[in-house]
Amino acid sequence: MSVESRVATRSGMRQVAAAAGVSVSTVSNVLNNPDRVATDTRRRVEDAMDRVGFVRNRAARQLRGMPSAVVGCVLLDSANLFFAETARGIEDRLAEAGCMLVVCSTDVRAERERDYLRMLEEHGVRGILVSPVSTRLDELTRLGQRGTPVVLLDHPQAGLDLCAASVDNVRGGQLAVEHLLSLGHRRIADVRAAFDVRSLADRGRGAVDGVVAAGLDPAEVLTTVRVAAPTSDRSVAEAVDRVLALDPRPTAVLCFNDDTALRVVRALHQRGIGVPDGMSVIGYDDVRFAAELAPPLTTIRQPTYRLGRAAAELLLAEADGGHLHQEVLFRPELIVRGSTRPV
Amino acid sequence: MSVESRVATRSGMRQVAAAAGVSVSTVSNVLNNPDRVATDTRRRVEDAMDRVGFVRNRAARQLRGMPSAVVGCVLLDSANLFFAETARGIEDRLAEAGCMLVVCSTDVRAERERDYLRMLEEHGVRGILVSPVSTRLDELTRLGQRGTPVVLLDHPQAGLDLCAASVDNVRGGQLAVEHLLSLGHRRIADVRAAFDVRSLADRGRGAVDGVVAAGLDPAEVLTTVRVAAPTSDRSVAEAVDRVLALDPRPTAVLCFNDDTALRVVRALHQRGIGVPDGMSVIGYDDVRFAAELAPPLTTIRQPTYRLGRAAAELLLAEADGGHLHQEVLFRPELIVRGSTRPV
DNA sequence: CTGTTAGCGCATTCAG
DNA sequence: CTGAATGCGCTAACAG
Repeated sequence: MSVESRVATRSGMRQVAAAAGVSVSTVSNVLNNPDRVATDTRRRVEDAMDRVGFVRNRAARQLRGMPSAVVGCVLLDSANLFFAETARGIEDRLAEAGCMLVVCSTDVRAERERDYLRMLEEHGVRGILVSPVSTRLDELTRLGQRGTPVVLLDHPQAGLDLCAASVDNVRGGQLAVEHLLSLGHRRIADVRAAFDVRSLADRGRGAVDGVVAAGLDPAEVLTTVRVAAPTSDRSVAEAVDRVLALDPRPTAVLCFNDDTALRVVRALHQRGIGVPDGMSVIGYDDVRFAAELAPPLTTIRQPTYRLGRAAAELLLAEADGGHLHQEVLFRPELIVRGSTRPV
Repeated sequence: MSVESRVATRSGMRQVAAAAGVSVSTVSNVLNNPDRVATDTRRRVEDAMDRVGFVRNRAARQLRGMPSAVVGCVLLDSANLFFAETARGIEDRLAEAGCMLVVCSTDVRAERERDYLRMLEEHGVRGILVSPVSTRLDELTRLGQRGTPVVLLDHPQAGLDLCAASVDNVRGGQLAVEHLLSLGHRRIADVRAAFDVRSLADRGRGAVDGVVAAGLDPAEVLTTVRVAAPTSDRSVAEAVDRVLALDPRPTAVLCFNDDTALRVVRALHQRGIGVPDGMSVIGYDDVRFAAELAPPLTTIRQPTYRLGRAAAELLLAEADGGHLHQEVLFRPELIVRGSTRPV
């Protein structure tokens, strides 16, 4: 019974037309050009619509050339708060335009990115927002040239082929380092993910810039430590051991996101090193819980929700056609709390 | 120039057929029945495909009756970590089946839910996972009867009309209260959102059950305090004031999620009340940061990712047809940390 | 203001 | 094993 009950009849314009005693094009008109149809005819058709249980078939209308109401976004990980909040911003802006969002997580795997982009294109989505895995963007520009609007998310604009919305990561890295330097730290470990996505590379560059701007030697103050699996306590702890083995030993560690910062703090504690007394730690993102951690986390704030909205705005504009490719760049903000202190 | 470059030609099977010197149905065969076509013909067609830049049109194939590869999920808020992680589980399971997920946040607004469900249905999605706003489920069962598989998410099965995947919220509420009672607390404030979604109501019921099971009077030990905007510090602080004004004053507060628990702790601190010394606080969800908060949060853990995967599994099975409606129920787990202590 | 006609791109009979 | 014809549900001309 559970089976038969699903064979229900989703009726279309034909059934409505029959039930209302008009032709299909009249039905189409009450749907798309309500003013071109007599008031009482329209009433009759509308009645018929919910009498027969009419539900529009978007596939058919899309096949006919109407724009799709779905937009795709391809992110590194939708469960990561940075992306989750950004996606929420995208979703809200799209909803205002009557569109929906399909969310795709790549886990920084190039082939997953490729597969998702391909599927999205096959679906004929209105456009795609991508936080790209690699720095090779030609695949994306080709996608754009084939007719699917693309906007780069959390990635600076490459040339002028694509729209982009991002937060200034170079500046973010610089802010973090400047803060640490101003506190007197001269040996800093830069704990990063093993993969090299553009936003992270930019932060690293910003950190170097910051050191140089202070008249110091990056090679001496900054040491990059890679963590294989940033969401695994074990992997982070292992990276922390590498930090502690450094000679001379760093007095501060700069983490590429708050989640990792938290694990670093935990590993440090387990090794009897307090934060900030034994080591200063700075995060990135200013996640919702950052202020309540023990210690409250010094970090770099990013306007995630606004970023998402802005990105969606760009996409919608581009899909509407005929606008020049633009770049929106937000500024990150240093939030000083309790996990850093003078050396 | 940026405009013209987008008018590109997405070629279809016709162009491929022409380029390969075969008919469209042969192209269709290499796509859908590769074995029914001679090896070299197939090679020729495949060459032609990427020579002309072929991209399959899913709208057309769906119109022909093929199943859609997109699934919808309608949640209260995708930026909430509980839902974000659940959605990630859904997404991953769907990806294994070659499907994608559109994520819709209702913010507990019935009309947003209605609109999203309608759009999803119009798109002819493979199925829909819903964490419903209201307790009136008839709209959903009708949706299912019209042919779109529906599975309830974070909501127990209502009768036998729909599949459901959830965590036992009654049990969760009970666990929380039992813990508090075992610590000697006899006055407990139950701080909840103003809206009444089923999962929250169930937790409240579980809390009452727990009190009764201990042979106490719910009316005396439990007081519900509603917070208008659970994500707003002001609104939570205001609720905390109401808790503190209660006579006799509660010695523990039970929060409907970790995010609110955190704000409660903050508000309490601002009023000079320490946690757990001046007040015990228990959260719900065991969010990623719960263990590192100050104090580490006692809370109820939910298996979000697995929940998502299981829900997707149910949906896929139902969409494949002919199975009985099932319910999957996970067990929540009490995680005792530092925010609660004996009275 | 309403009806008739002709496809959109693809999968699928049925012939050859 | 391959090709020609048909229609999925809808929109957009055009005729009446």
